[in-house]
Amino acid sequence: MRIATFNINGIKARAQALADWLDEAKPDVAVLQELKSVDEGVPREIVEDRGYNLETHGQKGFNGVAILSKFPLEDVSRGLPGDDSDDQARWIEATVAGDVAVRIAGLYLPNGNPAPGPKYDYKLDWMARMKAHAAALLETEMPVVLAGDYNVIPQDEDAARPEAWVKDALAMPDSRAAFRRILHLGYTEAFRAKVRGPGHYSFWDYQAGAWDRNDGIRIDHLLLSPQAADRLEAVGIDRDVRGREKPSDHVPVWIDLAA
DNA sequence: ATGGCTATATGTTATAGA
Repeated sequence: MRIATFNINGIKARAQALADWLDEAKPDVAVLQELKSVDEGVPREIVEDRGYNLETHGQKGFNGVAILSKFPLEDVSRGLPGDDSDDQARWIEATVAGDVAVRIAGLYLPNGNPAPGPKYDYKLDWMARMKAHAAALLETEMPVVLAGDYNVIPQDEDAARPEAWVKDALAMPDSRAAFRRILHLGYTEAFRAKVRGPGHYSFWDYQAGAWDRNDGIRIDHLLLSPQAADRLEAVGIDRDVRGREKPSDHVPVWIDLAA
């Protein structure tokens, strides 16, 4: 089963790019972030015409997440538990009923800039809530995949110019520590289970020729419960997507799990 | 970098992103 995560930065603006990527990458399951659309504005036919089931959790203007699957989607839930006052659309979760049932969450973790400040506080609070929920998911003993835009550069090797991110919420020590706390529950970061070394990125800024200079960062991740990690066969980053017409600033990251 | 670009809604400017 191939599972991908893709921050598409506007599903309406990216309808053609999404269609082209689905046609060639053919993921079984994908989670999308930054729909920047309410549910009613999502061009569902792009996805459904290709044989996918689709569940969305949209929001006006920004945020918005979705999960699409060639297998049935069951027990769908929207929103990260733990704070009823949080109405930002950053979490969607469903059970993918394939050969093996997998619980998959699609997440869009807050950016947190400027740091310090209220947005950074929101990021760290959100990550603490995510940790609590991630722990609860482990107790199900299902294969669990937490996939999305984490807005965390885990290590300096995950940035082309780590010195540029020292005071940024994506790489601040507290952000990295909160990310590690989730890993320490028993999750495996899929990409680093398979690939070592620098030079692997999932985001390049639109500004300042970042793509042309390969000035990227790796912030889109898939975290696997032990039951999922034991099935991990392959990982990849669809880097070439960034060089196409009217691209998102992120590219898809994917894993293959054994059936 | 004092944000160089992009998408959206609040729309001929502001907000958010990272």
